[in-house]
Parts: sequence; C-alpha cells; structure tokens
Amino acid sequence: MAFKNESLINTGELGRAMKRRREELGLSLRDVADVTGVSASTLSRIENGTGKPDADNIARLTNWLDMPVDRVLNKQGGSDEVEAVVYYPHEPTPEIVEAHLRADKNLTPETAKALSELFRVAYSQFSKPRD
Amino acid sequence: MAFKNESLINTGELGRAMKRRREELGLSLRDVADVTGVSASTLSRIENGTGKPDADNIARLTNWLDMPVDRVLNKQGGSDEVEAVVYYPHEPTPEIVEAHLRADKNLTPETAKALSELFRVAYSQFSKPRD
DNA sequence: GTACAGTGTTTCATCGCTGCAACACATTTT
DNA sequence: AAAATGTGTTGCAGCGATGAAACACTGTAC
Repeated sequence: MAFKNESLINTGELGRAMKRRREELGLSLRDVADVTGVSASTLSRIENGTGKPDADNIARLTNWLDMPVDRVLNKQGGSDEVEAVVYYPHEPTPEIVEAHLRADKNLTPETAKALSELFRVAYSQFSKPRD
Repeated sequence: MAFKNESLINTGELGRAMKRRREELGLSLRDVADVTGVSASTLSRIENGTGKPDADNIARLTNWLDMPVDRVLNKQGGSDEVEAVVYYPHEPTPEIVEAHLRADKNLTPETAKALSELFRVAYSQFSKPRD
C-alpha cells in the first residue's frame, strides 16, 4: 500500500490546470474567485502549489474546470504519467463565451454584454432538441 | 452555480459506505485505520457524519472502498439549474444593443453596424412574442 | 506629474479537521 | 469474581487551510 504519509492530492496538476484555464479566459484571480466561490488568496496559493486545498475547494475548482476529480485526488497513488492533458468542456457554453468577452479589454462592458446575450439566445435555440 | 456556502462534500454517502463495507468485512475501526492510514477517531466521526473529512482522507477512503471520488465530491453542485450570467437592466432590444454598439469607441462603425444587424436578425428570429 | 484602478502576493486571526489518549462499555480470559 | 482485551466515542492541543485586508507593483486616466 502506498505510503500513508505522502499526500494523495496532486496539487501541481490542479494548480497548472487552474492557471492555464484562467489565462486562457483572460480572467483575474478575483474574477475566478467570484465565479467559483474560492477566495483569490487561496487561488493564488493553489496556482503556486503552496499547501493543500481542502475538499470543498477541490470540488469547486474541478467543477469549474470541468475536470475529473480523480485527476487531482489520486486514486491509489496512481501513475503520474499523464502530464498536460487539455480537456475542453464539451462545448462553448454561454458562461465560457461570456467570460471571454468580458475579458476582452477592447470591448466595452456593454458590447461584451450584448455579444454575450446574443450568443446566449442563439445557444438556447441551437441546443434545444430538434422537434 | 450552486450556492457557494453549501458544502460539496457528500459526507452521508461516504459515512454510510464506510460503515457498510467495514461491517461487511467484520473489521473494527482500528483495523480500518491500520489499513487506510486514517485514524480510528476520524473514521468514527466520518461514519457518524460529523464534520467534513479533508481531501487526503477522502482520497484514502474512496480508494479503499474502490469507490469513485465524484460520488463523494459532488460535481455539478447538486442542482444543475443554470443561473443567469448576463444581466440586462432592460430587455435587450435591438435598439438598445445597437445604441451600445454604436457608442463603443473601439468598434468601427462598420463593425458596430454589422453586429447590430446580426443581433437584430437573431432577435427577430428567436425572440418569442411577449406573454 | 499625481491619482486611480487593477493585478498577484502575503500577513494574519479564525476556524475546524486531525490524531493521540483517555474514556465508558462490552466481551472474554483467568 | 477481577482482570484483560476489544469496541466505539470524545476531550483536547496542534496544525494547517481559509478569506479579508493590506501589500507592492503596474498600467491607465486626468
């Protein structure tokens, strides 16, 4: 059995995934904090691999990342073979699109909202089951 | 996203699974403690649903149970009701959107017009008659 | 220039999970 | 009978994760 002293939390994986996703979306730590409910200070520590996040925060972040939890909570001290796996959420949800738009410094908030709304309307139509 | 205050850890599920498995095998808390590396006192508290286990212990126990972690760390935060991301003070009529776009100094007039047009088309296509 | 708003980082006090050890109770052993 | 062993539970100090607020820094506005 794996050593009982060693942690089963893959902090590195989570931290890198968080930083990558956040920068992909052009969001600040406080933006992510608002969305996920995890404070910016904790997010900073996670991205830098300091300490071990508690279960609730791991759940919140993997949830936001749309990432399997078992990639962070190592089952059976598993193999650390898989490095940079880019999972992209199923499809661009209105939330993701809105984040991108809001992060675009070249757009006014109003424009960002307009485009978000536009996408949301289209999305709600396109994603409906075909009649 | 679900309320940020409520925990995403399914303590009940974990506790019951632990107790059931342990009794199935006829083991004492200290037996399980020896195998899993989680102290008997903590195991007792988990089986009784007191408090929230930390990430490491959840990993150890789901690992021992051969149980998917996401059974304990709720993905999708319980209720999957989509909460609104874009808030408009008023209904986003094409007129309002166009005004916003035209006021955006970062957009060329042509772009603003194109986006207005696009939104107007989408709006007439998708928006339902007022109830 | 001087403010100002935004960024990530980092004190710092609070909070609660953890494990040891003691506990109360039951069962077995002598 | 008492003593010993085993059970789950719990008091308690230590430790570490957390988030608000202050920090240092940058870029922007005025």
